[in-house]
Amino acid sequence: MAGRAAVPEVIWARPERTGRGPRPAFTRADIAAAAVRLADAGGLDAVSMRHVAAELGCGTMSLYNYVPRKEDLYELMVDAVSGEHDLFEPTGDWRADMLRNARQTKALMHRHPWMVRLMSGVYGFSPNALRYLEHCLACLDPLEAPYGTKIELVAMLNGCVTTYVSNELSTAERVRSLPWSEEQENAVRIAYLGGQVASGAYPRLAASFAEDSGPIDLDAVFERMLGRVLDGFSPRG
Amino acid sequence: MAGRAAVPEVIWARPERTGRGPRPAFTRADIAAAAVRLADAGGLDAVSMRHVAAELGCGTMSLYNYVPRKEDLYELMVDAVSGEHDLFEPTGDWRADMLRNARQTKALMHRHPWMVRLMSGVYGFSPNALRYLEHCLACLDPLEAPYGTKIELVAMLNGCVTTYVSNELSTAERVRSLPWSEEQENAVRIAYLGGQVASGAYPRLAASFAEDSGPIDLDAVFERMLGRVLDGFSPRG
DNA sequence: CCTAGTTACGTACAGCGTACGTAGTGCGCT
DNA sequence: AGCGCACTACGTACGCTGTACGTAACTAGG
Repeated sequence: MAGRAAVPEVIWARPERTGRGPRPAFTRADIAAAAVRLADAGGLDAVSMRHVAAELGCGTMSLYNYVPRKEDLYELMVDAVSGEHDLFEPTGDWRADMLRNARQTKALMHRHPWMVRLMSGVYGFSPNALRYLEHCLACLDPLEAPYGTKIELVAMLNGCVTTYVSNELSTAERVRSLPWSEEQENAVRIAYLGGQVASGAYPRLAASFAEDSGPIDLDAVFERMLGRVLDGFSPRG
Repeated sequence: MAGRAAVPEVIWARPERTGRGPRPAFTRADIAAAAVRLADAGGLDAVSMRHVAAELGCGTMSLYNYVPRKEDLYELMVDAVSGEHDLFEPTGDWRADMLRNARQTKALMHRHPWMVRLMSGVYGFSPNALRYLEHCLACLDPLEAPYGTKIELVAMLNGCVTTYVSNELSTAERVRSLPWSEEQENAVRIAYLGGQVASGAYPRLAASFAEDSGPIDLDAVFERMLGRVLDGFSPRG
């Protein structure tokens, strides 16, 4: 009766099983996996309590026994894919190791494009996130710096990767739910942008368009960015 | 009759006024201002088509004459606050100027905390965003580098500022709509985190907690971050 | 054994974005 | 001048959302 208290809690602090009552039909991992499956297939908007419940084959409201709020479902999802990180053995070369981590994160976000929308809004203290953070700190053992600085490094690198992928995917993820194609969308935007630039109101922007730099190599842009971030933390850099 | 085509378009490409028919009762600026007012007062979730219409004093569906999709309303909002940037005269010291721009952006996002949620998802080619970009490029005139690099700089700096503020505000903006206080929320999260760290599963994380570095000076963290980003673009840096 | 705490889930409500139909208005063209 | 069309305005309605609440079945601890 009175067990339905609306009390502040982190889902990770609430035990998955308390012992009383019937055996739960699912684990948190089941639920997270179902939600991730839906998001991968149909974007984040396809993840509704009803859809996840249907995917699991249970009533909608039964989900609330496992996940008190929708936001907690998001936390489960983020934790689940955070577990996809390969926590390799540090090599002793912290720069190379962190590059590897960053590339992995990028690949992970390409696999799960909805992640970028969840990263800004979820806390990042889920078990797998903590494991990943600990792994990064292990990679940074060779770097002589206080832990505070190392955590700043990890945060900045992750942030940059997220922002980068977010820009990369901003059309792709959005376009999924629109009734027209990405080509159309881009064509319209480029036409508009070209018109603006041609208006003469933005001379430097126009110059940058005119600058002949060949086709943009996104991978190179990404790698340059990583290098710059790491440079900022290298001794005598 | 047939004028309600669902055609891909950027709202900025659609003229605000076509000449035919009755005078529109509002300008885009009116609508953006109303939405911004609501978001400032009640968070982004308070911005619904119905609420904005009520704030303007018109019927809900009338809004759709001005704003074909909700997403376009978001674009109007982002453009409106982008116009709050002070496009000062460049001083010739590109580093100082970009620092000033970044600090301004941070202040702007503190004034409108909902912006961080919109920044990842909106395109950023609105008139005021273009003006701001052009201004940044003007500040970067003294830097000898191709425009491609300068744009990478602006993107990275903006991205880092956004990420930083996002982390800073992740609780604050969220907590607004929860039925308990931020103190409670934080207490619960810290208790949980402390427990995890104390479990011994994360030795380096535990060490970083134990590290005595005095109270965290967020402003200093922010400034360090800016410095590192700019260092990555400084000649012989 | 009993009972308190859980699981399961149907119903219901308030709110959302928005498709569509209709009525009224005034510019542009003939 | 006046016809017609593009536009504004907006009520109604639909399908969807998160989730509060009530009820019935179940099981482990006292």
